[in-house]
Amino acid sequence: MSLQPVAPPDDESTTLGIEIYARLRRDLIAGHLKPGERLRFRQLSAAYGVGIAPLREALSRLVSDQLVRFEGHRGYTVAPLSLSDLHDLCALRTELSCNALRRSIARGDEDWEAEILAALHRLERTPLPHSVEDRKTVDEWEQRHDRFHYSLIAACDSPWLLHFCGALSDHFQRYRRAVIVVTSSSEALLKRVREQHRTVAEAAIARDAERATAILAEHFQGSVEVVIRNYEEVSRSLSAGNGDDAP
Amino acid sequence: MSLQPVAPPDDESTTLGIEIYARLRRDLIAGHLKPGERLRFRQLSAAYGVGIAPLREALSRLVSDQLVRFEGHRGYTVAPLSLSDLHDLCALRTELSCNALRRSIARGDEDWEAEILAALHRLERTPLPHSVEDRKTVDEWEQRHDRFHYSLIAACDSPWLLHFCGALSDHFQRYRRAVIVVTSSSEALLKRVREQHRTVAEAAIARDAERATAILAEHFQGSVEVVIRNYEEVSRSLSAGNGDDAP
DNA sequence: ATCCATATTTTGTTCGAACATCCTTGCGAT
DNA sequence: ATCGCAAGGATGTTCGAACAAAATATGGAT
Repeated sequence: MSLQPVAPPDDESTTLGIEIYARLRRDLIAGHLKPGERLRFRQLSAAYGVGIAPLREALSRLVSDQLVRFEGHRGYTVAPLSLSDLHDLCALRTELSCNALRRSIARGDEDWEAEILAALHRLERTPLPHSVEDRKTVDEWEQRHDRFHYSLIAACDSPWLLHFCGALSDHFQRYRRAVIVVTSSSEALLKRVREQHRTVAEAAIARDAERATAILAEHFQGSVEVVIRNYEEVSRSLSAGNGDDAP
Repeated sequence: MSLQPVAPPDDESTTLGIEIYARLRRDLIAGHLKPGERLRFRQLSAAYGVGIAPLREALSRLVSDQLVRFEGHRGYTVAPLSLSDLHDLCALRTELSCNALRRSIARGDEDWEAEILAALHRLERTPLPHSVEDRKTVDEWEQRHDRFHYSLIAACDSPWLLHFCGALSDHFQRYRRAVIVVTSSSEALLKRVREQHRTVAEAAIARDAERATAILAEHFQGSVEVVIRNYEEVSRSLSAGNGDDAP
């Protein structure tokens, strides 16, 4: 087996449009761009150092990703957050992820098992950020967390299901990161979450579908409750009527 | 209070980008643009009578819709069809649609019932096209068929689920229309399909979730089988290796 | 002071041209 | 004859400017 060709420094065959799409997507999910915020071309152009053409391309894709909204002649805005969307999102995510996990358990091979253990290990070795200010640590943790959850369902053998789970996961992350200011809110909670990660991995590899899906559902339910609790608090505190939750 | 401003003839606040997106989407789903086909800008620009800027915008969105593929510096192509994708698509569509139908039955009100009956009536009154050449009739039938199936699940109260069902439905339509040359292949089949439409509507309105989902699943299963049978035939006949089914 | 109409500015939209990359063609060497 | 390389053409990408629509500011009348 050969090593990587020394260095893939800048991806060949990439375009500005692709790059800016990825960067905007990251910033959207990370909450760096605030929900409801207008995305003005000149402003973005200056901030990201690209022209308008690639920007339009990226924003168009993000519309179909449901991460930004578009109104003709009135420009693009960051997709708002709303409690009803959060509920919908989470319910479906639980259902689809459990479905995918079930399939994964039925079809996964040794590589799948190995990947789960690897992802879990990496996640557990990542320090939890103490505040949202510590952007680098948050990014790292979120990435590994995502990767762990992805590894669980990766063997479900359904690209469409994976795609939908990914979309829902991305959107949920938006809520989580918009809302959670301190992760160390409760030492007990953190311990429980870590325990759930470990147990769901264990059950999955033991091919115990019932147990694995039950724990996963419980894990999601727990996250949702925390997010919803914080969401209500946060939206109360900045009740400046930011066009949230509206019809 | 004033009346509507006489007439909303052409949608206000529309842009070329939006329009061309809708047109391309239609043509993609209808199979007017063939799977694997390269989408050259100059060609499209001439065919649709718009500049490159709106085209790029539309194509970008269609990438996120999974209807076209994009490779940096190598342009856009119509997303290919493949047997494995078809299987994946159909399995998930059945699952999600039945799920949505179940929720709809639990939450639907009288308007939901009325809409189902209206959509069913319109569908039954639409003549079946005798060949794919009769584009207008095919379009009309497909639209009403879609609308009927949408009406069944419309009350599921989950925008995300509806969105996913819609995406899967659109993609399945692509296969159906690419593959079915004559609908009048079997008089018995047609009769059965019509019967299924009628029965699923009836069961839904009677709030018999078990029966409704069973029939809907059966209905999908039947369509899938027809499409797959034709798919194999069609791809055998034009086995010029059109980059199908690849990894 | 408020309201409405108009002027101005800001912002989004579209086009055409310049630029970069990829693909094909044609030539020459092995 | 085949392979590799170079030149040319085709195609995708990006930018800047012209255009159009919307939002904002201005000024006058009630």
